[in-house]
Amino acid sequence: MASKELKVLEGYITQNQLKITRQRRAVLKAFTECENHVSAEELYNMVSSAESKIGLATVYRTLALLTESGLASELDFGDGQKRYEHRYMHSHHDHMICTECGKIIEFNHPLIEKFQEKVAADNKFIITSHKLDLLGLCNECQ
Amino acid sequence: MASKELKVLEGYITQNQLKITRQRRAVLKAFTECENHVSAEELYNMVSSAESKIGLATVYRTLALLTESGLASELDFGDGQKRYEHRYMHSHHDHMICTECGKIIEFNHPLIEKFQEKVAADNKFIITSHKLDLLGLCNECQ
DNA sequence: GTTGCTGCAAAGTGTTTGCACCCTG
DNA sequence: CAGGGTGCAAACACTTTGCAGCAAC
Repeated sequence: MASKELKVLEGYITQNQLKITRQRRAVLKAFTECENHVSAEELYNMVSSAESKIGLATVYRTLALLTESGLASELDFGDGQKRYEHRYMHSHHDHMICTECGKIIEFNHPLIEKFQEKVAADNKFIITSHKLDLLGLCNECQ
Repeated sequence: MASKELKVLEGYITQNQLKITRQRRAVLKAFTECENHVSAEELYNMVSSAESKIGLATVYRTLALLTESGLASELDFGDGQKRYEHRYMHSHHDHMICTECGKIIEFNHPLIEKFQEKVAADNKFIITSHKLDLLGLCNECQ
């Protein structure tokens, strides 16, 4: 497992009088090894193979911890469940989501960001975060 | 009430062997009169004053009907509940959402749309819809 | 040995569905 | 008067929380 993530988590944990546990290590390990955009349930299934007695609630609680510590970001693609992606050493990007096969293509376009800033400034609005999802068909599903 | 919306709904209803009911009229009336971005529960409260015996389920079912007939669009701002906005005679736009007071500013920027199309084309992706939400602070909450 | 963490089950939240009765067309 | 619509309550899916025992520091 990438030990840098573990360091980040340990730093956050020790700074907040929290504890490092076997389960938290296991969830973090699975999270760093899995593909992006996992749901809590998917991660729970992955972790279960290593930590068979882990509870789903612990996975939810650890995902909240990862989000607070800056390792994960919550995503909501509008399908009724939250998904999580790697934030540490994974710069900002937006998503194209294929409505046919579910494939997600990440992209980033500096000019789009720039015009977002402009529109916000025109409205005296300060952007703290944004999300742009393009829904449609990927090249394989057309 | 804007009778054009009623015409659209009636057209959809008669084309699909459905029926016009007192409740559906009441929900449509409240929907046309209310501000944009209502949740089902908010609309239910509004309708209840006119149709006190209406059930929340009917509001949900009617909102689905409005969505299918093209009068409403479903929105998801990631707060765990769906919201609905007017689609008929209300062109596409994106949203700036104040995380402090909840205010929503609608905007549209042709160049952002244009670059979205470009990014999609570069990835051989066909956009069917998109959504862009900017989260942050409005001028009154800074 | 404190104090936070875990697993479990129960509670919550927003939405959908099954059903007997009602009403529109 | 047939077939869809309604209200109600129960079911749902996902997530959070209360609690007694457990484990990390």
